[in-house]
Amino acid sequence: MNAMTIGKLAAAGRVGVETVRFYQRRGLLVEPERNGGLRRYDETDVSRLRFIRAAQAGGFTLAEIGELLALDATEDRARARELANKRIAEIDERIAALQSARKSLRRLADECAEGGDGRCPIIEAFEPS
Amino acid sequence: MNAMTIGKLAAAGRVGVETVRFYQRRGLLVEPERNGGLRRYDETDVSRLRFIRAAQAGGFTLAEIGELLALDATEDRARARELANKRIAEIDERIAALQSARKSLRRLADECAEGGDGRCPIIEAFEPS
DNA sequence: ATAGGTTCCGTAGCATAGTACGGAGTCAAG
DNA sequence: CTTGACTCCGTACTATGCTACGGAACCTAT
Repeated sequence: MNAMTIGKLAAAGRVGVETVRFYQRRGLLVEPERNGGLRRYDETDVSRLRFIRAAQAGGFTLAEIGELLALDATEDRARARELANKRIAEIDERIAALQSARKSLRRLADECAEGGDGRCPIIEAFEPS
Repeated sequence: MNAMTIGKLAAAGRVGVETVRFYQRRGLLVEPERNGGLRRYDETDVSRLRFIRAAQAGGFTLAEIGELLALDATEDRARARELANKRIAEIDERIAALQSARKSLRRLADECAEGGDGRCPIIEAFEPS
């Protein structure tokens, strides 16, 4: 069942083969034993790869993800909590910033409504209202 | 009133002088007339600079911001609306992704609660629940 | 009028996160 | 047992958004 080659692993994680190799170089994915030249991957590799992508979506950098993966093998619960809470705070900030920008864009789209004439006040739409 | 030098402009926009120069090279900020060697900036430059930072916070790339600034001078309302609506959709996606990651992190912090023993299931915390 | 802080300018370098290349080796199906 | 797809590896290149450098010119306060 150690059946996947790098191409299948990449497909399972919806990334390119080169990306997998890049993650290996970065130490985020372990290079497994090889079966006569080619490496074979299994489900745990898929999990790690998916984790990397999910964590990225949460705004973690690859360096932070590396720390999380290292942490996953240890018992340093305090550090894990710390990273999690810090990132939650950052995510909340980021969401707030996005919502503010969304409001500006909504304003822009409205003031620039269909049928109107003349220019849309793009710059003004982003000014602190 | 055309009183600011580049350093004041940068300070007013909370960016570095080099960043202002970079934006000028990118065509995002116009290089104003100069008063014997040094350029002088005014409030409209501050507005533009602040706009750039606000738009960046909303996820626009500098290239897109360049288009917005160009658009601000034209009357192409349709294009402006299109850009705004497209980015609103992208912002909504991004917010959803961040909220999903936030949930995973919340789960991680909880399962990794104070006082517990052993490792925290970091990778598992990000698996689609 | 001179010292110091700014500004000017081109060019170079950095961090992040990949993406591409090219030749050699390997594997799987027909 | 050959052919075509896939893998391996190192190295180089890309895009984005800055950030730094260094010498010359400039401006302002004393």
